[in-house]
Amino acid sequence: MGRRTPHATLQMIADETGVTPSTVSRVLNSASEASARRWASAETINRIRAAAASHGYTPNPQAVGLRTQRSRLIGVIVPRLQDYVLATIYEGIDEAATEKGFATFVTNSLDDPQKRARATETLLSRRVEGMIFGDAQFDGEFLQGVAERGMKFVLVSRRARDFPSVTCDDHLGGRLVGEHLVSIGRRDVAILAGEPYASTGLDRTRGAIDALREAGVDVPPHRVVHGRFDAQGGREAAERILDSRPLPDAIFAANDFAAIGVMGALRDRKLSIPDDVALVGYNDTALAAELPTPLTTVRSPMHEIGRRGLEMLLDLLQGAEVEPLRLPPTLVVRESTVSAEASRSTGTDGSGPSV
Amino acid sequence: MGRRTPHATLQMIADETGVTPSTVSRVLNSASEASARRWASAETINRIRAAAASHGYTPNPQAVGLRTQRSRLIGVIVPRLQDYVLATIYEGIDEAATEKGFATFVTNSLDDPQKRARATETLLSRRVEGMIFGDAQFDGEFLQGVAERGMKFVLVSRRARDFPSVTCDDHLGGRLVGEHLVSIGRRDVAILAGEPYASTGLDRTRGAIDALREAGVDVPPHRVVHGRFDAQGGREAAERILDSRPLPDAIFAANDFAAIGVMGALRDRKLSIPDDVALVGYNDTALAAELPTPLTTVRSPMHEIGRRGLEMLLDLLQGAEVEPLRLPPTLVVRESTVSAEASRSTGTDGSGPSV
DNA sequence: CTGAAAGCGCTTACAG
DNA sequence: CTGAAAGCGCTTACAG
Repeated sequence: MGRRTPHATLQMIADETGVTPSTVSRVLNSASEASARRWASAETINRIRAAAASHGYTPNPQAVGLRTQRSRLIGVIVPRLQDYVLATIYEGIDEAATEKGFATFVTNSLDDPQKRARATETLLSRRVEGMIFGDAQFDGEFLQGVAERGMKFVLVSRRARDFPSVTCDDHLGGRLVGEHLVSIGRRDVAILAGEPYASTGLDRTRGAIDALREAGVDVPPHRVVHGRFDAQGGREAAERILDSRPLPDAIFAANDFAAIGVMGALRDRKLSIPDDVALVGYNDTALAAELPTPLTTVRSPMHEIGRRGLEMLLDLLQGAEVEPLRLPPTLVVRESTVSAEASRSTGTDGSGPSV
Repeated sequence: MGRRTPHATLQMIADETGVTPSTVSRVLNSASEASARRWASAETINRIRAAAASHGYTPNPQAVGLRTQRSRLIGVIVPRLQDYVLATIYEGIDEAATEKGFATFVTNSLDDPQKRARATETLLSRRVEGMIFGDAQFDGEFLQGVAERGMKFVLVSRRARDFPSVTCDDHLGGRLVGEHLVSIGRRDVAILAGEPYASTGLDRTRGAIDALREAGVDVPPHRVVHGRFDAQGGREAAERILDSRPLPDAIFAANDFAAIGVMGALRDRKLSIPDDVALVGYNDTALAAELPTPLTTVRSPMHEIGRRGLEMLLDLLQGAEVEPLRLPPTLVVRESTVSAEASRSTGTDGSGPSV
């Protein structure tokens, strides 16, 4: 069996300093010098700290957890970590968790109900204090069950019912896209709306439709197609759109990777971007600006969503009441909707953010 | 404070069944019916199991860990989870870990020595039994220190010194690219080699150079440029290459995302792929096949690298001797090196794998 | 102010 | 075969 790295214990520090473990614990757990002085003389405090430091003492989290009934562990479930958006959100979660002294476990659910349920059980059995779901289904049925079991959780990326959540204001993001497309004269917009159970795509779609309608542009139901938020899903959905006539003059793919798939489908059909079809994505992924045709997209604060999600969960664990949080997106105009020449003449640089 | 989800304890099951916790523990920890019979009568066993099931009993891992001195926790450090390649490798690690009853913690190091050191300490303080590094620097100095402290670890993706590792056979992958470029008549190849401290890019570059040299094609030093393995890094590196004359007739970007950046740089200069410049990536990322110009690339078994890495670590923890493992890559030819017309005439479908 | 003691939830040598 | 007891490493009410 793997020999353990020798970790110092409170007892060792106590023996070395000639005090009891109680005192060592109290001193080491004191936030300030002042509060430490309630437990020991200045000199003892120094000796204890020196001994702890020399051993690289660090309290055993299993022992602390067992004693205090707090694991300082958070469980995170995402559809898939391979997805840049969710990976970024998770980075935010983990960063904030580490700062607050928590550790996280992440797993994929692949949006599969069975896997989601199993993953949740595994996390509960690990005694997480709370959970963060990035894979909420819009109906919220599964989550209802989790709530009824008394487990606290926060949703990120996708919202559902009135459960605590931190999302991008996707409806607003959709509006920004609709307004932009109208402003560049597009009148026939097709939308790749993502999976029908994810609020992200649904809200973005609704926002775009609302903005377009207000400008007198109607989006008939057959212009809205569902599919996965990845390149392959985007290509397939685009092909369905492009197989029918007339062709739209703009496509809003509610996800950057789906938009890349659309690019492929357009190229196959020798359609040019943006002259034949303007293309807009969502999320302002690192790739968007670097694509052969730089992609107009909506920047969503992914990292921030993760951070805030973790913070909201900690508030919840402390018994606070929390409100769903919608963080504002910004439109980033690039050459997939406004050609380089046109953008030069209008003063847009084609890469910076602009509302 | 967040009220805990009530978890059943051994004591509760014992009370309910009229036996001692010792017996419950022994029965529940028996692998088979037969071995359970050593501790209790068939009827008692059934009663114990029924009680445990009805409470959804699951042993408290902190208590088990404290008692057995085994946390069943593994620490994983990657350069960045946002990177599709590392995210996929991590998915493999976590999948295998879950199967074996282990849980994992992941963190980013961003290839920053300070962050890496800090993350390692945090993981050690969480009492992980072993670690997996996906961010090894080629010199292996940091890792040497970790090894000297008695912590067992395995490297994935990148190798360093003779430390246990699971990687793609990157030298072979590079060779496949070199041979392919020669076979389609390219004689002036530029290479985006990635960061100079990562074995991945170094080995791929060396492999390509070796294959090209054997075919009589020399790659002078100025044709090898270093940079980050992402779209922006690829674009910047490509610009350095394309600013000098003569232009190369092929570019091997040792990473798919870097290759996407190269595509952008080529388009800016109105250079066509593959006619002016053939382009090859590495990893066969989900995007590669769906790009406007489908990308010729080398498929590496990312998920498998993760799985095998975890398995190797468990072997190590059991005291086994292990050998570094190199998993074989395959070349996938697409239109970025062989145009659709050409591939039609040669029978290549432009998307399936082929050596 | 500080020490001795209890106890978190387990597993497992030790008795009987 | 099975129970009682010890003990993993902590924290913290309880005494003094």
